[in-house]
Amino acid sequence: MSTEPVEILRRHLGYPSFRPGQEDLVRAVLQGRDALGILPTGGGKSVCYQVPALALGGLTLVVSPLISLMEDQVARAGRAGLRAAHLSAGLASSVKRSRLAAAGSGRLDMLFVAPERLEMSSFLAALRPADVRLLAVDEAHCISEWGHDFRPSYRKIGRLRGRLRCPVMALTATATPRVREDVSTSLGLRNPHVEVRSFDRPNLSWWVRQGGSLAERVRDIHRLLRRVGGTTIVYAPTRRAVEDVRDGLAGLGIRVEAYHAGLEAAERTLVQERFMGGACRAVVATNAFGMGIDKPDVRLVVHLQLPGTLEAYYQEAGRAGRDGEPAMCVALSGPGDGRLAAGFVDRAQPRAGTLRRLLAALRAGSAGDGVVSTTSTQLARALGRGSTVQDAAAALAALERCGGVRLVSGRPEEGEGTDAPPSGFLPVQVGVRTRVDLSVARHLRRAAVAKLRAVRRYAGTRGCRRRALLGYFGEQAPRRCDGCDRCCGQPERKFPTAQSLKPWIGT
DNA sequence: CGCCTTGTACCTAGGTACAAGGCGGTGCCCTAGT
Repeated sequence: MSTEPVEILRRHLGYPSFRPGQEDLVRAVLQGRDALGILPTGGGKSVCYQVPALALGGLTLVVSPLISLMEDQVARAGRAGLRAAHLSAGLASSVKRSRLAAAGSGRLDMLFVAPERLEMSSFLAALRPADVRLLAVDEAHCISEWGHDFRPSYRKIGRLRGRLRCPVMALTATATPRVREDVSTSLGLRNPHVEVRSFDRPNLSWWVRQGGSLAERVRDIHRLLRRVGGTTIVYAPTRRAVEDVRDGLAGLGIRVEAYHAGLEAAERTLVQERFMGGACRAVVATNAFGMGIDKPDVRLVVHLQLPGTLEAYYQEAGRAGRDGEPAMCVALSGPGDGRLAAGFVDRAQPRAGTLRRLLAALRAGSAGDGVVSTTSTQLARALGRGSTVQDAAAALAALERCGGVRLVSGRPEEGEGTDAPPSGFLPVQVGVRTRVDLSVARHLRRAAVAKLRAVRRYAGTRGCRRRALLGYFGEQAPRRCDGCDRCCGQPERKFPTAQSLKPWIGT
C-alpha cells in the first residue's frame, strides 16, 4: 500500500484532495513531529488523524470529550475501512475487556477514549502491550476551557507523553493565540508543526441588538423566527431561561423544543433527533447543545444574552450556516451579559486573598506531618461568611493547581447538580506545603476576567463586528465587512428587516 | 455577579417587608451495596 498521504486520502476516504492545512499536519506526524491544528468548522479535522492511522499502522489513540462524538468518529472511521472502537463507562465490562484486548494485540487501528480514562491505572496497564503510534487530542480547546476546573483530567493528558513515545496531534476549531500556547504547553508538545487557518465565516452575518426584559426578548426572538426561515438555535444562559423562552414562544404560537442537561437522556436524544431531522423549527438550549451538533442548514442562531466568553459565543453562533449559505447570528445584549459566567469565575477562580485564608486555616489545623483531616463544611466556614461547600471545594482545587496542597484522600463534594445535593460532610485529608506560590491562581483569574471584559467590548464596539471577533482570535481583518449591524449602519434598537436580511437569508 | 428562594421580624395571627445566602452551566468516571 502506498503511504503517500494523498493516495490514502483518495483510496480510503474518498476525497479527491486535502483541504488547506490538512496535508501539512498529516506529514508532520508521519515524520514523527508533534502537530497543532486550528482548523475552522467543517475544515475536516478527523481526516487529519484518519490518514496517519492508515499510514502509520499500529494504534492511534484519540482523546475525545463526549461519548456521542466518539460514536460519530468510530462510525466515520469504520466507513473509511479502519478498525475503530471506543471505550466508555456505559459499555458492558465484557465489551470493554474485549476492546482493550483488541487494542493491545493489534486488532484495532483506532481507539477513542475520554481523558478521564487516561488516569485509570487499569487502562494504562491494558494499553501497555499496544503499539501506539499516534496520540490525537480532538477538541483540544477543552484543555483550556474545561481542564482548569470542570474536567481536570484534560490537563493530565500530557503525562502520557513519556509513556507513549509517539507524536501528539492536537486539533480544535476555536483557539485564541493564548489558548494555542496553553494547549501546546499542557500537552508538552515539542516544536510542533502549527497550522492555523482563517476563522472567518464569510457567509455569517453578525448582529448585536439591545435587549430588554425577558418578555421583550422573547418577542424579539419571535420576530426573528418569523423573518428568517429555516432552522434556528436559541441559546439561553440557564435551564430556567430555556424553559421560559420555550413557553414564551409557545404563547406566541411557535412551538419549539427545549434542550438542557437537566432533561432525561431519552428526551435529549429525541430533541436532538428531531432537530437533526428537520422536524422542529427551533431548539432553545443551554450550552449543553454543543459539540457534535453539526446540522448544515441552520439559518439563525440567537443568543438571549451574550455568554461569558467570545470563544463560547463564536462556537455557538458558528453552528449557523455550516452549509456555506448565508445565515445570521444575533445576540441580544444588555447588563445581564456574561453575568452567569462572572459568578462561576468568582467561584472557580477565587481571589488570592480567599486562597490565603484557606491556606492559613489548613495550616492551623495541620499536624506535624503537614496533613490536615477536615470536611468541606469546615473549610467553607474557614473561608468566611457566605461561603458554601462548593466554594470551599473550588478553592481547594485552586490551591491544588498552585501545588499548595495535595489531596491525600477523599474529595470534597463539588455539587453534583440536581440529583445529589452536596452533604458537605465528606472528610478530606489534605497535605499542605509550607511555601505556596499563588501566581498560577492569580494568572487564571486574570485570564478569566479578561475574557468577560472582551465580551463587553464586543457588545459595545462601534467598529465592525467581524473584525472584532477575528481580532480576538488573533486574525487581521479589513475595517469593514458587508455582514454586520455596524457596517450596515443599523441603529442598536432596530431589528434586521426583511430588506436588510435579504442578502443573508436568500429567497 | 445578581436573581430568587428562604428565613426572620414585624404587628397583629396572616399578610408584608426586608435581609441573608444559595445558586446558576457544561460530562466523564463504574464505588459499594441494594
